[in-house]
Amino acid sequence: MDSKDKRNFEKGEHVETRNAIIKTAHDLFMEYGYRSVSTRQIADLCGLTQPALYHHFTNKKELYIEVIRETIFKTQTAVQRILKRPQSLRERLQQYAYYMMLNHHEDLNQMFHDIEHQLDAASQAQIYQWWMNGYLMPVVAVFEEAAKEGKLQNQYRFGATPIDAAHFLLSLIKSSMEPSKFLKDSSKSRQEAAEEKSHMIVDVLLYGLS
Amino acid sequence: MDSKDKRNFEKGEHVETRNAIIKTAHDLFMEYGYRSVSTRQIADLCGLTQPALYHHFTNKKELYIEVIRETIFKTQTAVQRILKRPQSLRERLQQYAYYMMLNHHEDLNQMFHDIEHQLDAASQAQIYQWWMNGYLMPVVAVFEEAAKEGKLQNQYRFGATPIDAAHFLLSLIKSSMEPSKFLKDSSKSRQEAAEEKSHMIVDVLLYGLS
DNA sequence: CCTACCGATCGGTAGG
DNA sequence: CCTACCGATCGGTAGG
Repeated sequence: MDSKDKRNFEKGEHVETRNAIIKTAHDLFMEYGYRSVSTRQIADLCGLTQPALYHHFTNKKELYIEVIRETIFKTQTAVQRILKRPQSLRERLQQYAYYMMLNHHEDLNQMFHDIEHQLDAASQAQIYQWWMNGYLMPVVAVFEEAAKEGKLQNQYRFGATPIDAAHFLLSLIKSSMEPSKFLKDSSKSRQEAAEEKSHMIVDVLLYGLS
Repeated sequence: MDSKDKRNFEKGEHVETRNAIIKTAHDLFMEYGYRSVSTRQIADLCGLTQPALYHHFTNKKELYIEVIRETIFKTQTAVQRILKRPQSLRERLQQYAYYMMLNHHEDLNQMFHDIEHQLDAASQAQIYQWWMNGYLMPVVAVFEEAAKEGKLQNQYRFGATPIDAAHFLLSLIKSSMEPSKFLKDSSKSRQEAAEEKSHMIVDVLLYGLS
């Protein structure tokens, strides 16, 4: 190969290394939290020395922010596709909940806590902007559409806006993703459990318990 | 004072110091998380040197477990009193949600994450036992009672048990306690906001959005 | 309850 | 991308 091909090849390796770092950092940060994960842990799992990380990212916080950015944008793409399907409100919300349960783990609570306590105000504002566009607004739009079609007539009786509704749904999804320490139900696969839970959550939210 | 009085006095001071440590540690642990809080921070805020903490607690983890134990037991007492009042299901749940919103902050998610990742399995099991008795079962009992009286007829249609219902309620309460980064509503006091949110949550849970 | 101090680990830098 | 290393901070101990 000539020098041009060699450069491209090396650049490709550089990008692959960067992606490996982001994936490893994602898994560790989301499970253990920002402070509990050391740059040496990340580097070791990628087969690198710790100072090598600083060739790809200026510091630990920049790496963390990049992890969050990629996570939010990937989710946004998938979620918008699901919520635009020509199906009923109930079916779309169920599929949305199912997707979130399978593809996110218990990471959202941890992520928000870290953002609030480990990042500066400017980074927080930027991430909340990404979060609103990627996670919240697609769901809000679905509830607004349903409200216009008169399918959420109780909205004003309870004082619950479409934004509240989206928060409720995300809250129920988050709690369903927590490792259920109380009822270990190992008889079902992850997919089966997520499908069952997604149906239950949406039905409770739409129709109530009583 | 004779020597006996002096001993009692000194023992009283010892207890007061211990309580001050627990209160300070509670506030710091719940806000920033177990790993992010150093024993020196706790000691400084109590007017002590860091090694002095080890006169009251064998190590950082023992202190953390004691913080959790006292928190759960105090909540258990208050919650049981509220849920035994001779009022409707809706009213009792509203008052329960209101109490939790005012007296707990955003600490529960942080607490559970720390328990899972920073403590050994034996400590986890002990704390989950406390949690079930103190937090979950009183709410489960209320839903079971309502189910027997036929007030939750949709229970089997959705597959939602009283335990699920209690988890849903706690989940909605937890998310309502999160600092709402999205809708800063500083026009209302904490009490007013908690009252409004507790009503909204219980109504959505009982009657649904549509 | 203090002073003095320990080994371990952290995020990050220098220099190649 | 490596070796070598820095100052800061951590939880915990010794000894009084």
